[in-house]
Amino acid sequence: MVGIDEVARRAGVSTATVSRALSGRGPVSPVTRQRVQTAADELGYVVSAAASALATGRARAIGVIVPFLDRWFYSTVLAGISDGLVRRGFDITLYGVSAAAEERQRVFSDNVRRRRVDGIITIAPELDADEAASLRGLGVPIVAIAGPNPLLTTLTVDDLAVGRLATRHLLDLGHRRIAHIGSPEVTGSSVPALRRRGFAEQMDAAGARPLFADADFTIEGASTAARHLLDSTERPTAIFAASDEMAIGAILAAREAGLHVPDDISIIGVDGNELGRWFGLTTVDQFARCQGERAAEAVLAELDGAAPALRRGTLPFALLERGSTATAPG
Amino acid sequence: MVGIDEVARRAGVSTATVSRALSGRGPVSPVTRQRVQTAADELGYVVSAAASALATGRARAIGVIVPFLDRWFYSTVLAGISDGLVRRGFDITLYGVSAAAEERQRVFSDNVRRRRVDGIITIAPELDADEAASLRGLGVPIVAIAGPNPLLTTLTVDDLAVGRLATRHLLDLGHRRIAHIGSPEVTGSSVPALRRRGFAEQMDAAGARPLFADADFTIEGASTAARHLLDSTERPTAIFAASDEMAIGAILAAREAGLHVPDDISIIGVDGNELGRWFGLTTVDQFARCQGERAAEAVLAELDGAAPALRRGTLPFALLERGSTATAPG
DNA sequence: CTGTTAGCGCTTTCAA
DNA sequence: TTGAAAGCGCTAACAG
Repeated sequence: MVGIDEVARRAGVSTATVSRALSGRGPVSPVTRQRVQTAADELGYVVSAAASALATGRARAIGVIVPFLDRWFYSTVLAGISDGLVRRGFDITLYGVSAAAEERQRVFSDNVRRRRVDGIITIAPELDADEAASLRGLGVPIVAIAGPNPLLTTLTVDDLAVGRLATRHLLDLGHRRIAHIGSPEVTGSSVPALRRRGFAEQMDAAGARPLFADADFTIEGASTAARHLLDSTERPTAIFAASDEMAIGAILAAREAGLHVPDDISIIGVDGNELGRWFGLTTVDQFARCQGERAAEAVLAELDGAAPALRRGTLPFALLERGSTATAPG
Repeated sequence: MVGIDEVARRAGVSTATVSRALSGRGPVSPVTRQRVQTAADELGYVVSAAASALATGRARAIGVIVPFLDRWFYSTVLAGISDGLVRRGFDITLYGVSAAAEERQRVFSDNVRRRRVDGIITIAPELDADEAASLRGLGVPIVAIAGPNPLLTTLTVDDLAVGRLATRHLLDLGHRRIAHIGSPEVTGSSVPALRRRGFAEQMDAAGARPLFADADFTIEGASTAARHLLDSTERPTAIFAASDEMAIGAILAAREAGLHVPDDISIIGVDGNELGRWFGLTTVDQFARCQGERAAEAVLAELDGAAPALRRGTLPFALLERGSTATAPG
């Protein structure tokens, strides 16, 4: 591996000058800079991350903490983060923490603390107090996304408003008998609870009686839940599922029951999951990929000296009509 | 941030001893080790990745190159890699290279070359010759998975055999009129081409005439392709799709056409995509997550001094029957 | 078994 | 604008 002194020798300057020329920090005459650049290119020189990090105290890397790498939402956000960081020449150090408690513990007490990163983005891994404290103790910018985390400042979607928006859409189409498939959780500020409350509030405001069915955020779970709803004597004319996967489960259940979507029943989800496209699913898109990009921008901004407050913010969402909702029958 | 000398002072030993005690390398008396450990714990000391890397030449990190973070196969393999590496205390440095040519170029010419990693795992990002050479020039172990890459030694599934297995399964069920939905590519050693050839070979061997429909590996594309097949006068009694997503597309098309799966038509896919579960899809599972774990083991083994040959290997696959295939009708 | 002492490869004052 | 030199925080010989 070619080092900085080799470049210096070839360019006929000192290593200090090479460093200045290549990093862009400090004064270097244009002609010298050019000579150095040429020498570096010819030699294929690239600075050693370790040496540079040790000398400057900055690693040019951001740590990303993700609970489930193989779930749509997380991997999509991660893709956005990656885009946002690569653009600025930062590397990503990935910390998967789905694992067992002890492994998880190790990630927070060791891996994350090796000072390998200049900042951290964490995607809703339900950190406990110790873990959050451990992160804050790092003394680097931290941005949390997805799910208002009381322990950290957060970039988050207003899921109460999301729930209301989806519900209003159905109400506006004339539906009155609307069911929500989601979490049983009524209180608290978890994402599912907020979406549920948004639904309940909007229904109340419209003077309509809300129906509820609980499911576990999987296609299958929602499918079962939907089947019950469809079999009931008081069959809803519309379903608002708290995730696209669940909405798809509902669509599958409806089809199996011989119902036509959206003529017989309207179904709306939340997420903007690609999968919904193939089912013509109307949804409240939360632009997961953008969330990642925003998070990346936020950490980098703070590294550049922006006020920490900047990392607190709300993320956009929007109704995406694809045909699984229509005017209420009858 | 507390440093090694602070720990040394507190434990009443030299920094060298602290280093030895904490890293486990070199002789240290049990009692001293304990004292050091205690001091480190009390102080919350963790070695600096940069300093350690600079001094040892090892970063305790593996670079992972992934083309699409938000596609099922890649994110699932990544999850497996993460599991495999975390267990051994290695960090992952993630390089997403889906981006435009110039960004991609930068990843290979700069990011990857900062010597931040001790080894590299690359997931089938169709590297060109320059990129592969750039990786090899790093002088660290490289393991490629998914798709036989002629430029690198590879851990790969025998997709020819996969194609044969899926086809044989259908033939064994008595089907003769079987269609393959997949790539138009007949020659070459890409994954789709191999699966197709496996199908063709097996059909030939059985003296059955193969039918083909091309699709782009999306649900929608396959759905369209399947519709054509189902409308044709020579409707197949079984479909072998080259991916689970396409198989799902075929299932959806069949349902829309009023056909019952598997009574009217059998459908089999390849991948082991979770999604298939909800459709009762029979498939050839390629255990994506295990592929990641295997790759992780392979790089680490080579770091531990195992022969590079070890990284060449074949990955398992197996028929997973879930009900979308049945005896041929009639 | 432990301490002393050079570095690892770069960056950054400080002087020139 | 440039160079010399002192570290950044840790590890690994080498002595003891």
